[in-house]
Amino acid sequence: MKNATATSLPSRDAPVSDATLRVFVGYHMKRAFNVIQADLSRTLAPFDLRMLTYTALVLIVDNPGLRQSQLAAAMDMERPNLVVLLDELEARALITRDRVPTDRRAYALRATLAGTQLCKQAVSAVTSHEERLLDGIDKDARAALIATLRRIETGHAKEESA
Amino acid sequence: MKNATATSLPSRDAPVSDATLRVFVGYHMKRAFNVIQADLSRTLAPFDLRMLTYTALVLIVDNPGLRQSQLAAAMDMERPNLVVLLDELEARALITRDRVPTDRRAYALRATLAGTQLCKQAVSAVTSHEERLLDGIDKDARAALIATLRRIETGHAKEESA
DNA sequence: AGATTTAGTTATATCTCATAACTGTTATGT
DNA sequence: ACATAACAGTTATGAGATATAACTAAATCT
Repeated sequence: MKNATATSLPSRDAPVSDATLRVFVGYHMKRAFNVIQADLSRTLAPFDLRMLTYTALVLIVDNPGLRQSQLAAAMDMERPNLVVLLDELEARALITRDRVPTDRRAYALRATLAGTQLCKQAVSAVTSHEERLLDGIDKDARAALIATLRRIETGHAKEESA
Repeated sequence: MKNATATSLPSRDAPVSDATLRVFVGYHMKRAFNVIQADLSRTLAPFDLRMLTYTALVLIVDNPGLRQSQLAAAMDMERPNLVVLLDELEARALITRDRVPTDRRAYALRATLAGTQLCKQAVSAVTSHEERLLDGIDKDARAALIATLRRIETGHAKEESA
């Protein structure tokens, strides 16, 4: 920990020191993610999608017929919170909730044609936006970044990578 | 984009494919950050701190006398949202809001002794928890991770690093 | 058949984060 | 100097994300 001045009165534009927090990987991740998330929001806005509706849509397109519980688990969120999300996508006719004949409690989620098309456009927009955002970070650095993030995600950091 | 089965009916436990999203660095960051953030919350709970109150407290300890606007800018949040945060810290007597004599509009934020002590304990707890979470990720990988995150944060991926 | 579990839903509460509008104070500009 | 603008902090408000409890209906288990 350090302080900015001996008098304890940083002038109005003295840079605020975050040296203590810079020690943490989590702090860097939060800050970097903020940038990515802001960019993502801007990118998705024209499609009237947010990060979560986008994620749900992509997963439904890629996994036709999956059920809400599966999607909630995949998105790491509680089932109740998914309901409103899907209500929104369904109301916009981007997905359908079809009853599963073999289990009448469940719904099989499927993207409509419009949903599939919007998804394709959104994915393409997000791809090019991220490409632009990461321009200058070479393939090796990206691969290393993803590999490390994945080890953190999987709880994992403990074992050596594959 | 891929689908799980030809019949479009993934069985209840078929793994949900997120292959399309795995292409994105942002997706990996969100997932990894969720893990870190969950760990952080658990770590801070005994101190009755959340990520934001913790961050604010550390910054105040490290930058005694800074003003709310500066802190809001440093934390990348809007001034109104900071008010409640500081109300909480002040109510718990962890910080004080002292009027700045030279500018009676502003408050100089300072940590109390209790605040400084709590901060020290919390930082130490977070340090060891993150250390445990990242156990197995060697120094080089960590340095590379932080360097890349920083380049993303600074908008800066375009230039070569120092 | 009766009890338990599961899928989805409703209701509710908290936290995060953004904007607009207000008070009081300082800085500007003519 | 005085009117106007800019600024610090606050209040009020709303959207979005996330968690829990409790409910309905359907499947499963004994």
